[in-house]
Amino acid sequence: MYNPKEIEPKWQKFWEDNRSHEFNPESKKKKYYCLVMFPYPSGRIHMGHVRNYVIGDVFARFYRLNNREVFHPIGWDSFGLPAENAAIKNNIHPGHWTGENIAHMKKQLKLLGISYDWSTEIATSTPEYYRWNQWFFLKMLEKNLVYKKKSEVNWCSECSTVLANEQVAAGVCWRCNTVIEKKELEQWFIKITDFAGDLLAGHVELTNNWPDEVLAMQKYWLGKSAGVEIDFQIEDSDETIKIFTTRPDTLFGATFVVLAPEHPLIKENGGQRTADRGYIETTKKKTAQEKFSLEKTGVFTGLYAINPVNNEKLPVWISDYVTMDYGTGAIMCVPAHDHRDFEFAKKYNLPIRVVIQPLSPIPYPLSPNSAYEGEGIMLNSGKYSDLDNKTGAEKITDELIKKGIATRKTNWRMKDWLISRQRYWGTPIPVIYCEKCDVQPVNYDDLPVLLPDDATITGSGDSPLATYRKFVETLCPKCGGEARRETDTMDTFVDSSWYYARYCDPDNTEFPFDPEKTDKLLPVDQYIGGIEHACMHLIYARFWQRFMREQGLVKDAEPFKKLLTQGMVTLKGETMSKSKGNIIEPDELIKKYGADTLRIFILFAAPPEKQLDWSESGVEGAWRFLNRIWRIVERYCAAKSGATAENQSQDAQKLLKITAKTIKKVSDDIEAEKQFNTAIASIMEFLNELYSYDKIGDNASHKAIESLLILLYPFAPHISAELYQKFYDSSTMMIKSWPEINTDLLKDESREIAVQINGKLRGVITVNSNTSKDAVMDIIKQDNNLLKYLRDKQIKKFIYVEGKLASIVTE
RNA sequence: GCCGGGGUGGCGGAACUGGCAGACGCAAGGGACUUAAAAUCCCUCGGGGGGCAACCUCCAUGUGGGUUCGAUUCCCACCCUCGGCACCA
Repeated sequence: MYNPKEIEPKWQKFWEDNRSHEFNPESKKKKYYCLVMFPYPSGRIHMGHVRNYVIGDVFARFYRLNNREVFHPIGWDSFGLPAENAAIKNNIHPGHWTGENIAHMKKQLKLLGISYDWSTEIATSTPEYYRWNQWFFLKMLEKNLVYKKKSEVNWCSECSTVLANEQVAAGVCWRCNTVIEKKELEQWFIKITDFAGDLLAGHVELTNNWPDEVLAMQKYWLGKSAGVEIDFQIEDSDETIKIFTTRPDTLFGATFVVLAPEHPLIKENGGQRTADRGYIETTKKKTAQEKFSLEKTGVFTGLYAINPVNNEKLPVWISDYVTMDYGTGAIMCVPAHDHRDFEFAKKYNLPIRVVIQPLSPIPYPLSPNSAYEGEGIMLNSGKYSDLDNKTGAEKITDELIKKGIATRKTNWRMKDWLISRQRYWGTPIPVIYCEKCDVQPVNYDDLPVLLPDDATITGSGDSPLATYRKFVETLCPKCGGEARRETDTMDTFVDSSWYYARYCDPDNTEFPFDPEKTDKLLPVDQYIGGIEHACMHLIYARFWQRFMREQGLVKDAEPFKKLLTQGMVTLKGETMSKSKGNIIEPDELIKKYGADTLRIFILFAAPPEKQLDWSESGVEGAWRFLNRIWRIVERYCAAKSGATAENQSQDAQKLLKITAKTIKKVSDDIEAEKQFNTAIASIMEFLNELYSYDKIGDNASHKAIESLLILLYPFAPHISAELYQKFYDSSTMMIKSWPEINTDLLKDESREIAVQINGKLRGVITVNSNTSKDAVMDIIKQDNNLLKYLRDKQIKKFIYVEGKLASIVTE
């Protein structure tokens, strides 16, 4: 009887006692670093985690059997807001809450039988870890990659902290969906924009190894945009407005100019001019969400700008559809060829002038009812008329540059990473403010700046640390005078930006890690995690890796060679989350069926990248499958002593062939296709073959069952290990390597050929694989069933695809 | 609106490079074993029509066209759906 309750704890203990899954740095084998995105210790493991970690474990166990030294670490992304909120609510320390959660989740993880190397476990909320966040911060400060700036930032009142640009989606907080407010605050930023071009360039290396979807999202996020900055003179003034455009070819179609409400020209002149203070005031109050859902509004300033190509007077407007934080905060508006300008021009009755003629349809109306944004031939453009717009754009740009009023410019959509957080449960930012010496970095020797255990956390207002005098009051590292500490903490995405490197050397007290160790382990060969991190964690980590490379700490630019983004596990279409209270935990299923059944079930239900809506129908099938495996092995063990060694019979040959084919299919599915559902399906087919094999116990079935158990091992390791032991009547762990494929057996000497006549399938014939085209025709002609379609007909065409199909076309 | 992924039986999903659509599993129905149940084993299972029957035949991969001896797969147009982005000039 298959009893997972007995065998699963047995093998989990065996692996732990024997340290079976610890990475051996002395090994001569090629390394394989398999990494899953480490969990936030929210309290419970849910099915999304299970899917993620089981996928990782398939790779880890597969490559271990394929002669690779596998590194498969795990840890905890343990700083963050939920711990702090729980702490406030229950009046306990966030560290306490986090610690309990880790303990519980660890227990749950272990029940799944994932082959982690627990010897390198890390938790980011420990000083041993976060001191290196501080260390990196100081290194970046030295390189001017970290700076403090007063600017308008995203504020979430619910989380009571600022957020990075990446953490605001559609104007609401990524975590709690609260509408984001704008606040003017002085905050710390990391200059990731310095690396924008390099991050985009890295896509070449990642293509085919990362999902296209993720690369597309990142590309959009980076948002490269090459254009021109052009100076427009203000009429009757020495002042100029610098505008940014990607379409200099449409300059002759410009009919007005729009400035962002925060544009400096407005700030300076706003008092006297028509520039409506009221308008600026009301736009300031709009939330990000209101801004993008509302109709465009604007106000005329009374100013005119001179179009440098034709000296036309263009009215200057203010509107909040132009933002100060992109380009120059000023645009030239060509309503005929930009849908936003078009909308604005229609509303305020501004002229629309067509200057690009599409190639089709011709003719294009001179007062169109929508903007044409495509390519075409220029018109109404002075001496540039009749040029194609690309050539025209070049010529106009060159001429303006020659005049000294334009420069080529590449803008990026991505902004610098705002890392300050007004919260407690995070890494303290290691700087000190001194009245005399201004901002001073903490000395490296004084790291870590410890997060005090006994600060009061209220969750309202400013940074909790600010009210804690023992923390705030300190001495200036430069002059020794009285000074105060920075009380903001770091975004927790800092923690996860380099953890994959810390795993390689988790106990290092001198450096974040020893490059000698990371050189042997990095880059990560296979990374597995949710797609929701496409534009946050996966960009930050790629940036961090580049910084570490500049510091000489790592060799490669890209941290994650291959990425698999597993689909979400949802419940009735909704993501599982603690706040929604719709979390399905694995515990009950494990209790009832065992971890192996759960593993098979979750892998078999859908291909890994696809969203999986949770339903338990099908668990029984996985359970039946493992029971059938159990019984066939028992049947084999009972029969083997009496069986003949002969394996020349047709049935035996057939079984050996199927064995070879299944090994190939499962290997390809894991390695190349990453399709575990079909891998399991082919193991099921293989098992069905074994059930219909009537000489169980002979040599062929010996080979088949041995292979079956190893093929099953990455998916359902406990039962495989147990049965393998029974199979060899041994007392030790026996599965050591993946089965070899006998390639001779993959070749078929006879093939089934589909016969199509006039495009319809009319029959199937069996031929030898080396049968010639003519011989195939002869066979068809001898087949009465097929002949009836050919009688009295002229054969016009005959196509033979070797080993697959014959197609006949008649008159 | 823009970018990306999808649309195949009652359900989850298969299908190499354009070559027998529906693998594998779930659910369902029928049968065997059993005093009975569970478990197990066997059979049927996209739809319509025909035949006593082994079978024959037509339709079918979101819709409409096209290319081809042959299209779930390629091309064009459209519909629906999921995910990402939020006026990026």
